[in-house]
Amino acid sequence: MKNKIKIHRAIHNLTQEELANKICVSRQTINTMESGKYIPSTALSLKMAKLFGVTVEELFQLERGD
Amino acid sequence: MKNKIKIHRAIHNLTQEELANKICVSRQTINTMESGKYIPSTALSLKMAKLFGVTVEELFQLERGD
DNA sequence: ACTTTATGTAAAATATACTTTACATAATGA
DNA sequence: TCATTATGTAAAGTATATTTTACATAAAGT
Repeated sequence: MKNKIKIHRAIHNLTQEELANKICVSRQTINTMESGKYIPSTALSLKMAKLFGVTVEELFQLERGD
Repeated sequence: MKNKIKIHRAIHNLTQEELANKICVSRQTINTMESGKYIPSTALSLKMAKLFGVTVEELFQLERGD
């Protein structure tokens, strides 16, 4: 799974902590998600996509292997 | 989280087991997901949405509270 | 009546998401 | 130079997703 969280966070000019607060998770969840260390729940990806005004598909992309 | 898995599964005329095989999870994962007992990973929802030819947003909807 | 197919459900085990706490670093401004 | 802000990272703990196995039921066909 690749993701564009960092990009959309930059577009919206949010720190990791601000984004974390907006979707009610810890900063580390954002940090580790951003660096692709785990795959978030559908609830989280829906919340982020909604916040950024994009689809989940725009924010997260499957790679061969997952 | 509400979902429309059962509906799209019906549209594509797949049993729970067939769907499970197609996205490489157990039948119980489909069954419990369908009945809303837990929120799947983003990888799973992306795979299902792709298979059904819809967006994750069409397949899963946030409710107040999650 | 019997078998098969699809589904619901449940309990125990395992894998993984997510939290909390903490420390390190680089950049910025007082 | 000191304090602050944003980020990276890591370890331990908790919550939850997912698997495996198993049993029950209803529907459909023989």
